[in-house]
Amino acid sequence: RLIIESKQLWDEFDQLGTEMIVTKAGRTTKYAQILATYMLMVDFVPLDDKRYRYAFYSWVVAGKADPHCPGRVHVHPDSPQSGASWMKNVVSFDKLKLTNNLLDENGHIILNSMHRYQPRIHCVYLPPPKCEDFIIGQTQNFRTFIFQETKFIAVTAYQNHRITQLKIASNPFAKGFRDCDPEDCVAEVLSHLNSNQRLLRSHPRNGTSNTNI
Amino acid sequence: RLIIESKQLWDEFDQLGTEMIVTKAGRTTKYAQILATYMLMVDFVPLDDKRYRYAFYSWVVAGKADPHCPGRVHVHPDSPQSGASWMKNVVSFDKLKLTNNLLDENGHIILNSMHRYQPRIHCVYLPPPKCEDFIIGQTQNFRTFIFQETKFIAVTAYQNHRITQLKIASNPFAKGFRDCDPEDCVAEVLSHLNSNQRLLRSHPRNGTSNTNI
DNA sequence: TTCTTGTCACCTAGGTGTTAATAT
DNA sequence: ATATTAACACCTAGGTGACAAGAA
Repeated sequence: RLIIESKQLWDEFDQLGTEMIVTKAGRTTKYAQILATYMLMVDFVPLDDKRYRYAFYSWVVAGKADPHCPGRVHVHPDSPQSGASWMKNVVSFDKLKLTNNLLDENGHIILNSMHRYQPRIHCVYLPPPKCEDFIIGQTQNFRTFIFQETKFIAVTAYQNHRITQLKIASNPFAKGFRDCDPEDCVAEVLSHLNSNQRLLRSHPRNGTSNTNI
Repeated sequence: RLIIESKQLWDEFDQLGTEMIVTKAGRTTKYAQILATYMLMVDFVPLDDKRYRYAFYSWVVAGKADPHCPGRVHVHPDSPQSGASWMKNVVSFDKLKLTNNLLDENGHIILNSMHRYQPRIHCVYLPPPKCEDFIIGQTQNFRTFIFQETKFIAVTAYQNHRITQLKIASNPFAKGFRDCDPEDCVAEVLSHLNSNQRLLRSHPRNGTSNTNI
């Protein structure tokens, strides 16, 4: 069983139309889950065959999709691991990086900017080292999880200003951009408390306040 | 084949009598090697059955050793990995932490302060997943490497002031303690250049100047 | 006395959006 | 025009020895 972390926050982004930055060097995203099996991977599938552009404050189709790179798979670096170990902590894919560099040699996920993608999480059961499983090779038990609210458009710079604001509000590394004038500060803190409580209610085990998305 | 990284630096420490800090939370050390096989581990064996103290500027025996904890093994987090992958980079054990907390539950290496230890590196060949190897269980090929110059005394605070100075000079995280008065600065830089060249000569692939030991 | 602990300022390392410059 | 890049200030996260206080 798989549960998404910070579903409310994902939903907020999703309602605005989530965007994910891609760079030549590779930028990180962060998903977090709990699960009950042996090996975890993520990949990204195109949501449609279209190319988009942001005009007049909304995303509009701008022609057919560019050719997609063969999809790479990101294996969670803690794999393989026992189900108990996976369950012990909130699993985070914070080593996963997205790039628009078609020639990337760092093993990052290659995406086309201005195209829509759906992340998928694959849970692979690795059989114990008994002969038949390896030789016959039929014991590979997959299971794929898709959280619809994690779909996004790859961009090289944010287009929707409200997405930018939500990132700044929810990502601790962007704390430097939260404007906290002596006047607004109290209101700021209060609204943060609110959103934090919302997150905590949905996932009580996470003690820290902010999530990287 | 295994080669030690920054042998000259290790030798300098060794001549002074290397000390390694242990804390309740765990402190890191850093070894670095090249090798040619599949899985890497480190452990620490007591060098003798004695307890030491630092008096009159030297280490003297101060009785019989305290009882040693059963030795834990630190498995390199990149394990298992192909020989080619290991060879590609300088291997660094910078996740290894030493602690004097007998009740440690973080998987750190437990050592007794004021006791002498010798680190050992074990290279384990993992057979391909064919039945007989696993079932008969006879294919485990070990190979152990010991670098005599990496032996040390575990301490909770440095005793030999020259060890402290060498740490400050060679560990980038301690750069804040390098005194660089406008006057001494040039001499400082020059002496660093010297030692760096010494390191580089012994290991030309390492481009950065300082090593964590 | 001797050894250990906890806190601190000072670093490294790297993740953020911003911004101006550049590419297409 | 539109999309991308590269340098930047500002953060998080965590590794250093110094130092004072505490423990044995």
